Amino acid sequence: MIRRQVIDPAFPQCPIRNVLARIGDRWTLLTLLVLDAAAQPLRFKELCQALPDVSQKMLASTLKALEADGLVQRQSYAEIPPRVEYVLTDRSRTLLPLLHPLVDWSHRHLDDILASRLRYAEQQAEAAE
Amino acid sequence: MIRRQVIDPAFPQCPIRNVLARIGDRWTLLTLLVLDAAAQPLRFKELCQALPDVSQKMLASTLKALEADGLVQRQSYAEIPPRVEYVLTDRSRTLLPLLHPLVDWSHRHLDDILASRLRYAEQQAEAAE
DNA sequence: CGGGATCCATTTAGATACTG
DNA sequence: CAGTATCTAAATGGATCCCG
Repeated sequence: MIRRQVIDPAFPQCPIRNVLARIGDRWTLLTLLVLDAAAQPLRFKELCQALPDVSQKMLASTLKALEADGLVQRQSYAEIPPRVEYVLTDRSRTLLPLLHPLVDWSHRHLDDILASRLRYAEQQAEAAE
Repeated sequence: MIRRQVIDPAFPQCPIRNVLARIGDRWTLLTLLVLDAAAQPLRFKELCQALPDVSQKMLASTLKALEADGLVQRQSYAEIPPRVEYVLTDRSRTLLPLLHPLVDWSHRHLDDILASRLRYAEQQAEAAE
């Protein structure tokens, strides 16, 4: 028995598709965690440095998506040189406590999962002979 | 201050990249939830039907990735016609309780998030004039 | 400094047809 | 039934240059 309203992809406003798909993308979750760990507003450049291999383009589009969803707030100051800071919102602060257990789970199970992947790859290689 | 070991993408075995990136893809989480909701082994075809718009190709590769990570177990029976069933594992059963709050959160905040997106899009349209 | 615009390489997804 | 193979379309990611 499936809880269709919650997980049915045919349900026009399937929450999983609309919400989790976004935090599941490559940089969104990482960005939220960096802001959370910093516990203070961060500038574009600081975020860029905290995520060593994000490109400016991807960080910019990630931040725009987060801002559109009301998960970060963008504060721009009319200064020279310009300064823009990003902060978590009340909405994202209700989300982060749910994300931490997931991060911890990943951390705890990483070694086992990597071992499983290796074993699986070996089995596939054997079967191919 | 950033908990580097946990979230640093430069950390060679960054758990977020290795684990969460995978469950964050388009079908993985949905597949796990369907198996969880079913509470019984499901055949390939049943999964295909539970996820109305997944293609065979995507379901097959999703299941292979889940199997490689030890998050589902594949049981194939030597029958004619062939029968293959997929079940959750002990490992994924420790993960699912962490996923449910996330699904609930998405469900509760979906309307607000969609409204935020709309407002954001309108503001962008205005600014473009 | 904080991006936007553009171009290009790579990856990913889907449709269709086919097989053990 | 449970997939694989192949081809194509589309989305994603990165590099570079430019601007307020």
